[in-house]
Amino acid sequence: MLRNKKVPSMVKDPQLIKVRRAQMVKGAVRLFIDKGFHRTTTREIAKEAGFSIGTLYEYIGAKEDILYLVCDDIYLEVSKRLKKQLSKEGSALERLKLAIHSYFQIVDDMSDEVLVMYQEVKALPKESLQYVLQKEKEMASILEEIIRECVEANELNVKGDEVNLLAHNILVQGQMWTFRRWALRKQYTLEQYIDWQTDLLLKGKG
Amino acid sequence: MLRNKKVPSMVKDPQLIKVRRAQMVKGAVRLFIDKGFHRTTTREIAKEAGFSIGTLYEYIGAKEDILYLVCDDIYLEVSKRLKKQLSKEGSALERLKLAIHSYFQIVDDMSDEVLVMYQEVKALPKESLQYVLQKEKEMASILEEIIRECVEANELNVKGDEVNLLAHNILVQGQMWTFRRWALRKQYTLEQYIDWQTDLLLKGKG
Amino acid sequence: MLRNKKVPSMVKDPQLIKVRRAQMVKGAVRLFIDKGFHRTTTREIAKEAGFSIGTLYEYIGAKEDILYLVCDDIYLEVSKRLKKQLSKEGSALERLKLAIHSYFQIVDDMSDEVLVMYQEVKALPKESLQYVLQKEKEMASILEEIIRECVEANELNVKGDEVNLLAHNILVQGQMWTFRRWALRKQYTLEQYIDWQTDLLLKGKG
Amino acid sequence: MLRNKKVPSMVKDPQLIKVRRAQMVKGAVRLFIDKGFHRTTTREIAKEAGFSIGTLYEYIGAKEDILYLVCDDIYLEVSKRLKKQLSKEGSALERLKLAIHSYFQIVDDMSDEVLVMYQEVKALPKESLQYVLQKEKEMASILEEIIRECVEANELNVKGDEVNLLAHNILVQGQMWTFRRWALRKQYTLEQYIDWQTDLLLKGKG
DNA sequence: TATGAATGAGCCTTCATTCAT
DNA sequence: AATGAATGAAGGCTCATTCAT
Repeated sequence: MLRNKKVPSMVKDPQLIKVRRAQMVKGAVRLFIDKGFHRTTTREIAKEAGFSIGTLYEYIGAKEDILYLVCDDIYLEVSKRLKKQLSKEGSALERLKLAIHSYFQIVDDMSDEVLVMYQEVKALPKESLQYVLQKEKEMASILEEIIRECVEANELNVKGDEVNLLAHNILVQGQMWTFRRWALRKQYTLEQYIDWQTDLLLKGKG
Repeated sequence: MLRNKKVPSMVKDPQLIKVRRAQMVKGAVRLFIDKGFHRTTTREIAKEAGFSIGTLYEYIGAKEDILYLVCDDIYLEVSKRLKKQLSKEGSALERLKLAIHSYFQIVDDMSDEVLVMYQEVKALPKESLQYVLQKEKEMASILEEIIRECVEANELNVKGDEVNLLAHNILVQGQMWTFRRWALRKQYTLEQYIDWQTDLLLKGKG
Repeated sequence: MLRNKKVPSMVKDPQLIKVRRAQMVKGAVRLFIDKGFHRTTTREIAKEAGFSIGTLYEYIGAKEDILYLVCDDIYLEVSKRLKKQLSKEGSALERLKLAIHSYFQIVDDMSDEVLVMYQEVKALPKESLQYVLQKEKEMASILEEIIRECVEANELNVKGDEVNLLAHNILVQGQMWTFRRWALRKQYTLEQYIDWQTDLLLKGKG
Repeated sequence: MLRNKKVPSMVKDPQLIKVRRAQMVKGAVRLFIDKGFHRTTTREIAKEAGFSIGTLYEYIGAKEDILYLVCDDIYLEVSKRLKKQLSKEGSALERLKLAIHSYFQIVDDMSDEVLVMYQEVKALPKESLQYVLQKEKEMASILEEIIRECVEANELNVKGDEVNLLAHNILVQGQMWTFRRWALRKQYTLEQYIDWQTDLLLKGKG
């Protein structure tokens, strides 16, 4: 399985690297939300992170590494939160509904971050892009597994090769809540949106 | 209703403006597909379009205008094609299914263009963005109307305020076919994808 | 035979390229004499040449190209001058002596330029270096030919494979006048230096 | 007479200074040979020397000091070796020939070092340059003295003020073997080169 | 109208040097 | 004495935009 991409650093202390990169990512996300990756300068990121441009480059090899770090971080956060919310109890279908609900809530909560990620990934160099897509596949797998459990428990009627598709639909509809917010938030609350999409996704499949 | 944004030009002859901008957009799309908006230079666009950088700036005010023109053009093309395909005959539900089918096919056919547009709109200056979002709303309206006809004909069971949501879902799932092609095209043909999504969108709503 | 390296330019008019590059080289030589290649910035060169940094990069691809242009120019000037001075009359030996005399005088006259060239060539990228060494070989050939004529005329006693070595010695002793000027100019006039070296080079070979 | 330049150090123990600087010089020479002074970073030198960048700056005041130390070291090595080879026996002329032979052999053996030195001295700050030129003068003196002995012994016919010039010629022709190696080594062995140059230098002067 | 040379602000990145530990 | 993280001035280069022809 594809592991994380190794971002080069001149600094040896791994703990320090972790701390500084966290500062960096935090600052970068704020800026990327505002102006996008390309319009944000490395100096701005350094300043926002609270250190000098020289220090910034002690912890990365190139500007694109920051974008990778940001994407990586957001995925990590999303899946960490999602895994924490996943229930071990209840019927498979109940667990799937909960997963959807949790995922949509997380996406709503991290709206800016998720939006940034989906808008900027394409700026990643090819190799990094692979790593990030891998994360997306892992997210899908989490849902696929629960869906498969529903199928096995006869709670959902989805053909084998469509499990994957359903998982993607869930993910996309979650993201849709962020990148269509200009249209959706005016008319629906998150809860309404969740209910409706859940219905749509699962009703016909009972 | 929001009309088109006025892109400044030093040239008077409207016919000439049209011709030159068409060349420009054609060249720009090819380049944006390849390298994205930010990595494409105005010089490259001029060259690809077949004229000089000086001439380019006779027909636009700034680089961003090109992006606007490109987005505008793609929307125009998509809706032109879609409208051409819309049927006046058959039941409302049949017409909706056809609309979905047509839309998905158009999106598949214009895959690169659609992808570019969704990835780059955010680079538009706020004002232009409004104009482009307006186009998206118009696209939605087309679908909404047909959906409403289905509801009126009792062929579909969707509550009033959910019509809009359903329309957005259709649009997003069409786009999904482009920006998730790395995952989807490996497993499904376009027809399979259309069938499945149509089912999902409409089955539970019968 | 190795032709000149092609230095890239965004400008089309070849005449203009010639003019601008001449300005560039002139300014660069002055600066390189003063501070060497590495300590001279592209901005300084542009300023000295009388145009902006942007314009500078319309006529070259990278800073190293300027160094190449400078070396190329100096060689061209030296060999142009030398060829102009070469006599067609007199005995072969007289013509060789004249050639030596001319070469030393040219080197003295272009002292700064020659010094810069020999101190900075090593900063050239490998490929460019080949082109410049080629020029040096051409300089040597000019002398070799005259030496060979001396041998054929029985005016000089040099074995076949040593013709080349003698030519190199002449070149190096000419350059020595520049890079050892801190020691030589204090004690000898150019004429004295020429006489003595000529004697040394040719006396034992009569 | 000009003594050695004082390179500043924060460390007191002179023995330790000696050791560290030796490590430093050794590493630096290797790197300078490869990439030249300007393209070599202080960090690289520290690493190659086996200690940290902080430690490096405990033993020098600035990067240029390293270059000075390197040049100084190379001169020291060359003259140490040369002095060791000088004979006290035989005729003056024999001793001169031996000196030339030895010098050329040393230069051949330390080819890289000598080349680096002559290519980089100009990067030294003015003051340091003086110290290094002084070393070159001392090298010349060694030869001058032997030449003078030849003259006194009537084994060589050189006018008083030309002794110095002859010494310089010897030195330059030795160096020529390094900085023209691209041309010379293809055609001559070191021994051939020595024989030929010795002949040239001394034949006409017998 | 069309051209393309000129401009310079601004970007990413490097690296000599410092200093707290 | 030794370390190495932090600094920021400075460098090479790009590219959107202008304007004289």
